[in-house]
Amino acid sequence: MSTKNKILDAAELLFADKGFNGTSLREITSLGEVNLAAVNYHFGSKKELIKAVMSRYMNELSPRLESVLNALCQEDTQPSLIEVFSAFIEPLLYLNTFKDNGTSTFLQLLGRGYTDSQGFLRWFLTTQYPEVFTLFTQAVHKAYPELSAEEMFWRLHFTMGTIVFTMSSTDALIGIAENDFERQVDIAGVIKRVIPYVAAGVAAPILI
Amino acid sequence: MSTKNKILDAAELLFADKGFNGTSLREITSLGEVNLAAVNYHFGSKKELIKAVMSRYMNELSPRLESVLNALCQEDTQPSLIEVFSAFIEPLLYLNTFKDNGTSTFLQLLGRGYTDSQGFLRWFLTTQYPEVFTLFTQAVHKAYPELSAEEMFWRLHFTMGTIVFTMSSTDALIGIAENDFERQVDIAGVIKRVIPYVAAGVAAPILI
DNA sequence: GTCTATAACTAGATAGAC
DNA sequence: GTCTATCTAGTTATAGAC
Repeated sequence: MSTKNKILDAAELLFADKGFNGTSLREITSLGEVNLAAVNYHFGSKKELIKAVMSRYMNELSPRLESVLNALCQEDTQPSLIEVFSAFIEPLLYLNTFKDNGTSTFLQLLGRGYTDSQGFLRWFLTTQYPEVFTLFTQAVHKAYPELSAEEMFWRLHFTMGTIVFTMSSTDALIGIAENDFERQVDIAGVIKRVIPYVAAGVAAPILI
Repeated sequence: MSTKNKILDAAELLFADKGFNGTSLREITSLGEVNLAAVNYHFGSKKELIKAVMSRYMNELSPRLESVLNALCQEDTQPSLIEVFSAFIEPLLYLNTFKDNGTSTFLQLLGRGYTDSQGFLRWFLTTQYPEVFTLFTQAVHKAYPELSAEEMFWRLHFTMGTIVFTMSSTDALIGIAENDFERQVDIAGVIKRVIPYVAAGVAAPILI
């Protein structure tokens, strides 16, 4: 395995667990068993390393997401909100075949990126991968045309919050659930539980 | 104004904006216009300062929350989920009279605490203020008795995520909304929008 | 490409004068 | 209680040998 990949693999685990601010280059190079200077040689800076970690996932995810969302938007029949949100399942779970615990790691990274570093990652994603956001909004509009653009804006952000926050604490939540309810849960189980929740939230009666 | 309060006021603003990890004691004492050494003199450590910032809000909030939730639990009639979540509005908005932008600041701090510092704040709140959590669960159960304990666990965490994440990026969201929809929104407006969303999510059809 | 060594800086915490 | 000065340990980043 190349030094570059060793760094990426170590970085994504630590970033997901402790956040971007909370992880030092020393921890990354130590876990990856490479030299400290290698990060700056291969990536230039910590900020570029963060982008590279996210890009490795987004480059797998975004074409698959665009494909399923495009299909939904082009269908003649009106999709349900459950169908729209369920469209994310297969592309997200694909990350597990691409990498061990890939789905969970990616979603945790997403959560970190939205709260750490004052929105830098939000800017990076919306500017680098805008098609996904556009298609998603279109699909939701098709499923629920009565929802005004303003109300949709708020509800999609609430949804983003639910997903991102849940995933950034998935490990802890799964641990508690297994302890309290003696039930095995995995990331797919969490995703299947959260979809009815967010679909119902987006479909809620409109505030007068 | 006392040095102690100058530090608390400066700290809560910076913590809410940049997170606990992302804020240095030097930034705090500089904004508060007090000496660097004063933090350790008055609070002992940065960790204790974080607790003190949160406690100042929780000590105002928790008795009010306990009171309204208790009232709901003791009523003879079954409350709706909207009523249960709406019970939070008055105590949360009270923080605005207690301090300028208090509601927004507190909710942002809560959001930070759940993602920064690997769950230390979650531990602090659940161990220091357990009654609020217990009463809230009881109230939700009364409003929706068919929901199993396990399903409730997940949905309440999704709800927590929605609230906390939304609030930790409220300022950015309110700015975007005002730009895109030419509509003034304040923290009370966001709270009133999020309640139907989370109430519908918790009330969603149960997964088979 | 990979290493050591170190520069340049920032962090939290504290000793001790006043 | 408040200050200056400083300690120790951490950070990112880089220069230069191999």
